[in-house]
Amino acid sequence: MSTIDKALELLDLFTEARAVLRLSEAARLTGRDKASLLRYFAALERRGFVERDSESRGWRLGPALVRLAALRETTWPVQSAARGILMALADETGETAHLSHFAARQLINLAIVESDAHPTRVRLGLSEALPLHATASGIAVLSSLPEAARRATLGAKRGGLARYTATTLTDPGEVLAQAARAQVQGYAVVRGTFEADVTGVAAPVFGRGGEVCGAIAVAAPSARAGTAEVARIGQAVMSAAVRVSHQFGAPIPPLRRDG
Amino acid sequence: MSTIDKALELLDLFTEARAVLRLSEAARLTGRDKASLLRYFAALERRGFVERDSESRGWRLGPALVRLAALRETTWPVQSAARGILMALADETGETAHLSHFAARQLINLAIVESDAHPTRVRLGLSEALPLHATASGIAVLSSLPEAARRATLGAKRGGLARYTATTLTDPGEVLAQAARAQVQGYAVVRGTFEADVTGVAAPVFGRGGEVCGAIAVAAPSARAGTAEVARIGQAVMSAAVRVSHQFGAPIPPLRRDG
DNA sequence: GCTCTCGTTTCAGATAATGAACCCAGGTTT
DNA sequence: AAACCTGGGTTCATTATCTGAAACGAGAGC
Repeated sequence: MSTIDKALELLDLFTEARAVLRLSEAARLTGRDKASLLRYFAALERRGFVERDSESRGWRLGPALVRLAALRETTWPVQSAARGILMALADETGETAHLSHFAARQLINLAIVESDAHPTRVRLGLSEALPLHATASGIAVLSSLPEAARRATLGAKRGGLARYTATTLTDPGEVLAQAARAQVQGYAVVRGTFEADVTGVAAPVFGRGGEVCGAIAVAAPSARAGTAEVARIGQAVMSAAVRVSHQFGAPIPPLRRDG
Repeated sequence: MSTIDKALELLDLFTEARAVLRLSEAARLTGRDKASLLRYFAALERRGFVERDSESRGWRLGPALVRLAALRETTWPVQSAARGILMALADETGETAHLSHFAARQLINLAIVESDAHPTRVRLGLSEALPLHATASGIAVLSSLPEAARRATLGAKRGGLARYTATTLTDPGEVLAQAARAQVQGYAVVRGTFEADVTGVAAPVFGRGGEVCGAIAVAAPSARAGTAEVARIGQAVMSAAVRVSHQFGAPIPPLRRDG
């Protein structure tokens, strides 16, 4: 593994629950020597990717990330471009709509729009990568990957896939079957596999070269997501996915069959 | 220079004018060999920091930056915490208020609030690092650094400091003199040195350990920024800076003298 | 006072990085 | 049609950077 990979992997250790990372803790989490980690942190700090917290002597994410993220949005305005489509989708379904990007075997939320249609709504954040096997967006992306890529993406996990709720599928075979069903149907549906009592419905989004590059999804409290409602949302996310794909410069989208 | 430093320096090459970076161009800009640069880009791409543009075969900033920036704001909510103070400052002065963070010898905008008080206003972005010598925020930061650190921060530039407008100071001695005046006055003032016809007024912001960690500033069209108005804004940014510093956990702020 | 944990430094040996040279492809010029 | 130019990509002998075990100092807890 390259030195650059080792250094950047440190940034993936930060989570909402782990806002500050200390040296010895990073050593335990990564299995690397403290001397090496200190050099990685020093380089990241020189470039503003992390900054030292004087009180805890640990590091937290730094300001260069804020600047570069703003620059990315300025020069590749996915969030603002998709916002109109997401608002329309949120209005139409009365639920939370979001767009995720698939890269580096990760699914990352890019934009989220909540609906005011109900007093309760699903809250989503931009901060955490989404698991492919446990989310509707992930299943939607898997459904549009070639078979070999699906296996490669899931199959590397030792000890089964991560469990998030009691209903999370942890067997790769079951997830692949679910992806196959989504491929036929044109959209993916998951119920409480990532967050309890939340149903997700998602369709894949395609890029300029026709490759799947993300997904557009609606998340609703399961109490509001009966079979008829899910079918209705499914149609809406497929339509929205076509529009987002066109915005990304996708050619004629792959043919879809109604569920 | 470490390999990590070399790789991360590539990310600093991206600007609003240079949204996509191609291999040979990066080689020209950095003086490094294409083989090395290709390895750096590959590592950055694996981790989602850049993504390949299929049409131009260059790279652009990637989605991991969006996720990590969102995570930083979630766990270190500077933007939202400062927004109240910035809104009050924008309302009080009728101009654009912004907060910048000083790290890794760079000044990076963290939060910006514009005022609706006038039909014209100064537009600012989050995307670009600000030059220390040509902005009010930069001069404010310099004014609170020890003398040796001021020289070290400015003096490394060969061939003089960068010129942005006809009135930009490019001689380090002149910039240091300006910083000394700002130290006495408690706030910095620049007129058209970074953007033509824009006057900036800024005060330094301090962190938990008492160290200068940024600045809070107001930017106004110079036509609205006469001497009396600038003095009034100066008092307002000093007050706001004290409040932001307290929010950052700063101890008793350094004593200020009225200008 | 002793023990434990954390962060930091050192440096001989190891490994990943380096970049000159070469190749291929596409476009432009002669 | 041939030559030239530019850009992207690969190779591998050489070298610069990386590695991490060991040691140390500091602070906290018992």
